[in-house]
Amino acid sequence: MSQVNGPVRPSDAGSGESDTRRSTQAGTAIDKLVHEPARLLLLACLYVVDAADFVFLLRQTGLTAGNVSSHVSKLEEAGYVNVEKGFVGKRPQTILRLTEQGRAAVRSYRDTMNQLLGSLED
Amino acid sequence: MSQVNGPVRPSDAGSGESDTRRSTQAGTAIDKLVHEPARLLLLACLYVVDAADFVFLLRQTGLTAGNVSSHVSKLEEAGYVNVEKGFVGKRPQTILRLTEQGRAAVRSYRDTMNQLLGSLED
DNA sequence: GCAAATAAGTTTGTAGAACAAACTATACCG
DNA sequence: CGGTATAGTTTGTTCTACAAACTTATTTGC
Repeated sequence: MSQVNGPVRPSDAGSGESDTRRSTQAGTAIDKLVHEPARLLLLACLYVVDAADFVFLLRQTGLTAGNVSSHVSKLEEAGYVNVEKGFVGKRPQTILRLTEQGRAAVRSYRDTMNQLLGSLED
Repeated sequence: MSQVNGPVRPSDAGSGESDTRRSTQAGTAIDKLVHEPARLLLLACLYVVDAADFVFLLRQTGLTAGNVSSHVSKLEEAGYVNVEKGFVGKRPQTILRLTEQGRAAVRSYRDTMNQLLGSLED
């Protein structure tokens, strides 16, 4: 467990390592946690509604329950979403909310991508 | 080798399959081949310069030679780039070029992402 | 002129994940 | 009760990105 899971850092042109040349990335780093399509969908939903239950996300994203569940877990572990488990009547209900950290990550991701995509004029 | 590698298709609300609910995605589909950060970098480079040799891409992206090589292979298999191997003096040189299909894929990806990200106002 | 470094790649091994399918647990329905 | 629906979680498999090791050829050093 030596590599934590923040955004992928660019390699600054510093001293040599591995292969003939240097490893990973450029520019301003893409957060893989946000980048993943399924998660991006979930995060985008949460970003605009700011609070949603499990079933809502299921419907909105069209993902399977299993996938929503595991992706939400990852986002929770990363501190990007807050999970609140309760009941509505007799049925369980899980409410998801973006943390401030999560919102920041999404904003940052959006900006990074906009920059990258901005360079691609027709 | 049963699953070809075009863009990930959204599940149209059609008849049931797997899990309690339905599987993958929403909206207009994200092409994973383009989406992958390393490849996105390569494609973005090629998109703007329209022709580049292996070493140039290496330098521009900061990726390792191994990664450039394998990613380029995938892009070639997908028909997104055209690979031309030759020599400059005595040294080998590989020239990469986006195919029209590749350019279209990048444009499409850009549009999809812009749409997705567009919904995320501060 | 032969070793060692450098250049331009490719191939291989492995660790990490995304996804689907199977499962748990409870509630309602007849 | 037996079956189906709801709300999730856990498990298993397959895929794949990345780094490291390997080619093959070419300069450069001595």
